[in-house]
Amino acid sequence: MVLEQKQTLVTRSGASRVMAILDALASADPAVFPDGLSVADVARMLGREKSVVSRQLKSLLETGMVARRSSGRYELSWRLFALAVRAGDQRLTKLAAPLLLRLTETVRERTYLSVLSDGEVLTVLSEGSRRSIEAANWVGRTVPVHRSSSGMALLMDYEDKYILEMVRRGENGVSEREAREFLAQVHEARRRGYSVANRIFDPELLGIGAPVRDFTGRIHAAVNISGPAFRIEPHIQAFGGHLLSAVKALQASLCSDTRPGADPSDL
Amino acid sequence: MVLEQKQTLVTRSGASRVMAILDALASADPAVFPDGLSVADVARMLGREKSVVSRQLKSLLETGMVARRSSGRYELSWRLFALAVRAGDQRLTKLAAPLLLRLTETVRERTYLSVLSDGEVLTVLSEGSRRSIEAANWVGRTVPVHRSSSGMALLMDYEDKYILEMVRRGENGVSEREAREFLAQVHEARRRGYSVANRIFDPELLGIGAPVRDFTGRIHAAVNISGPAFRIEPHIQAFGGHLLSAVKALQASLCSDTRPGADPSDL
DNA sequence: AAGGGGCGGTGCAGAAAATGCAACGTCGTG
DNA sequence: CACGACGTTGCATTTTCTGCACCGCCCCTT
Repeated sequence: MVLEQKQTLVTRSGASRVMAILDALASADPAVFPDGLSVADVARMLGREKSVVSRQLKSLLETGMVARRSSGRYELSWRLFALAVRAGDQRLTKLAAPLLLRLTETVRERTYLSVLSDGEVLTVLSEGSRRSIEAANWVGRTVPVHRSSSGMALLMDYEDKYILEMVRRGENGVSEREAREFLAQVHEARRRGYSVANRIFDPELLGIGAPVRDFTGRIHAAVNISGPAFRIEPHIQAFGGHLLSAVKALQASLCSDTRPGADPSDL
Repeated sequence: MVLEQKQTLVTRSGASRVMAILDALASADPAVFPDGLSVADVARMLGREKSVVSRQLKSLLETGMVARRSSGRYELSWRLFALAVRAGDQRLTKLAAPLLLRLTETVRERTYLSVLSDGEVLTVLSEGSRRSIEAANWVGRTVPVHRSSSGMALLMDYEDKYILEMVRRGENGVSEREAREFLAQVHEARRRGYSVANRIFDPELLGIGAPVRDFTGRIHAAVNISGPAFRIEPHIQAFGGHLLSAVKALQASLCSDTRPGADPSDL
């Protein structure tokens, strides 16, 4: 797909030479090259001398950016993966903060970013609505999974059996009816894309949550809106929409290109 | 063979220069550098000329690997994350995730998937037990080979000589006694099929690990269970059994899934 | 306002890479 | 066994990078 005129711009800087090779390794369809790329493969893709590619790959190998399979072919190494994971955690809260702020401005209710921790929902970030009546700031606190919209969002990808077990285990006072109700809510959330906890945590509170996926596609966190039920109830759909676009923006800024079919030649 | 030894701290090849900068950006403590790193920060970390770092960062900026915040400071950018999605063995992580989940469900301790990377054990995936006391999530981090059950599992197929060499190279503080003890543990692991690291990484931790082999029989990764020694110790055999069947299932799915390019379009 | 210090960035000559060609050993395959 | 493809290396040339000095900028202090 991308094999065309690379040599025009590619030879500028050292970093972009490195990137060209990494890009080639990354963009190789694993179905076509299930075992990595050979020196010659990369050389053909980039239209360069195989000797050059050989030496560059050797260099990249020493730095740990690429790995060599037993077949002698090259692939992107785990080290790159580790790099991204480490940096990804930092990025989440950093990038989420302004988005929470914007979301709060839109819906005028308190918004939260939370993660799953020890089987409970841990709030890591929150932005207040500056209205006199609003949900409380729960940063640093945990909430049982089954009592919040974030919990529903965080569990969206798990299997039903697992969700039920998790809910039951979370707190000893969970009735079977409650658990099944929660599960039904999760199912609805999957359909809609966002979860709704209407007077579940508190008879006066209504929460709307959506999952945030990291670059691996796993649900890493959840964003939710929470506030007085009487005020939010009429706007559930609208708020859900806002929430979804906020999360989408967050994911985009976390990693703008995770679609495997996407052509990374947008530079 | 590499004829020359690394004589200086300063890096030799262009690729490792790039990697050094990315490493610096990734490993910066977000508490200390909440807004990315400045040119001078990176230059100090790497002990290099700021002019060099400035030019390299500019180059990396053009490739999209790093981004510049409004403050002028640098941070890792989407390009790296886009690369990281394709790094490592995507098939492995994807297929392992549900299996880790199931295993965790069974043993109620944190489970890990790790690979050998640069002579260290890199945790690639982890699933928490949702108990209040459990081992920590180490995804993206590395652990010395000789201090974990995964390390034992990953090295199971190597020859003794090589294992010892690897252990000694891993960390300079490895005593001869420790190394031989590790080797003995690996031998036991071969016999049993799974490895046990009882209070080795940490005086309170116990890990049980098993190797994951691809269809050629080569060890590609390791799955391990880790948690408080007092809780796991009575169930080592049972957990080992569960671990082995989980790994067996994972290996089966690795072989049967013929669609390596299956796309993670779940974003 | 002036000075000091840290910052990011640039010009330049010398130093140190990468480059491309040719050649070599090594695999499989026909 | 010859053939072609592959990965790798030696070498002269070219290109790039390096380190130093220096500049303009901003912020803080005096």
